[in-house]
Amino acid sequence: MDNQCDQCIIRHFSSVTKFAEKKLIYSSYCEGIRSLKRGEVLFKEGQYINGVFCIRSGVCKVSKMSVNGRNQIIKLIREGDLIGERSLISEEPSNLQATALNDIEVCFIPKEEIINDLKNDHDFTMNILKRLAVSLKEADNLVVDMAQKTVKQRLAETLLYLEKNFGKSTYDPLDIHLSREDIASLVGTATESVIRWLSSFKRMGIVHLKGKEIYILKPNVLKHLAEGY
Amino acid sequence: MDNQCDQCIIRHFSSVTKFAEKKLIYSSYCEGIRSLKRGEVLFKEGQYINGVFCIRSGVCKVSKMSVNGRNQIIKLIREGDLIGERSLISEEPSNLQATALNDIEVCFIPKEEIINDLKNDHDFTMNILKRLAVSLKEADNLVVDMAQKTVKQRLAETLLYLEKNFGKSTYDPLDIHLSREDIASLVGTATESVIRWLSSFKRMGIVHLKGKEIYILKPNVLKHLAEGY
DNA sequence: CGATTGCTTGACCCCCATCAATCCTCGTGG
DNA sequence: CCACGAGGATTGATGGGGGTCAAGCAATCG
Repeated sequence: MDNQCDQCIIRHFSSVTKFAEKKLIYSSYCEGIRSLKRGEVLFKEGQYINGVFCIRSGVCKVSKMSVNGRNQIIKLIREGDLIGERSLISEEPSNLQATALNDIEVCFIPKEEIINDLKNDHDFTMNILKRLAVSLKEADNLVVDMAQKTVKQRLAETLLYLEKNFGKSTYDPLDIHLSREDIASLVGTATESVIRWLSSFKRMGIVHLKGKEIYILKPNVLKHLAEGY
Repeated sequence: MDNQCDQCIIRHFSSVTKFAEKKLIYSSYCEGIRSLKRGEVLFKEGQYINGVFCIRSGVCKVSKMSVNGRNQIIKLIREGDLIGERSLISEEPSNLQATALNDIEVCFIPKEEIINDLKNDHDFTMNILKRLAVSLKEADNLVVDMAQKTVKQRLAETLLYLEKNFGKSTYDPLDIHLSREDIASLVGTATESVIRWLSSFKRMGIVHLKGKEIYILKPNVLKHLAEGY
């Protein structure tokens, strides 16, 4: 088990580097690997996780239910990303749900280990601190976008985001299998609206649609749309 | 100057306790006090702050411009709250603007002091960590609300939030002088919409309006509205 | 090859942003 | 003390964005 874990993460990560190298790859640390298939739930809102998950492969959506019963995807996470630190730090049950978008593999790192390292390993603590700071900035940006931008703008932005982070290359389709409903949950709108704007974008020659696949043909025009034109 | 600073914070704070007691009240730390009048800007988006501000008295709005030119208030902060930690930690210019709502007084704590303490004082670091974790949770909640709730729901929620955090007592008017426009920026809508819903709430006997003053008469009904009825 | 699930399109209507006009309030100066 | 001006609050009218319901279509799977 630890053998597998040794390889965990090691490769991907950009930001994770120090953390991953120093911690995840040695250790007692990782308590085995869990595999989930598309659609399976890693953990739910309100659940105590008692640890942190680290995505080894695949992509996860992190979402939250609103009172009206609709799901809002807060962010997507992938190989090398952590999930669960926030709740662990403020010692609360999770405020979010994590669901596999692909088949994924995750490591679990039990709470005690993390707590222990927060106490003793300053670099580790600073790394976590920086992660939270970045997440917070992103969340603030999202708040503004949700409150102020139109669905058209947000969809354009979302497509660019997806292409940048999950596209294979500029003129290739998006790499993760997102349903229209998932995209709607990212944008914060109804699936029909997503579909309508997508076909509008298609008519304008900005994207090409082939089944679920979305090919972005003119990212610069999308960027323009995202800014409100 | 330091004498004044010694009293800084000490009294209010709930969450701040440890941090405030241990740090702010001794020190070299606080580099003097700055006073701002209503409407004055503490710092702007994109500005390097090189430190952290601690609100000594008064209330500040923390906002961000969207591409369409409208302002979105992300949160309100008050005596005992810190602002600027996030940017400092990720070593970026501020992503937010802070503006005085009342006349306020703030302490400034220079970057080097903070960095130094992040290195050497574990309790301090953990305190900051927890603050960020809480802020992140709140921001996530806000994202969902903005994306999914109607203006009516969000206004109801905002009023409850204001009453809870800034009202003197249950049947008193809100304690801070917020313009309709400020409320609109909190809710993420146009000022006219705020006004219309407020007078609707008034017609329903939920609030009482007297000039700018807003008296909340039926918080429980508001709660109900916030959940979508 | 049914059946279930997801995608697409049309129709409808309400919420809300926007523009414009008026009213209110408060501070300032005559 | 009053008049006046400016900024904020309010109300009305209007149009478009986008949520919702419903029906038809494509695709996927046991």
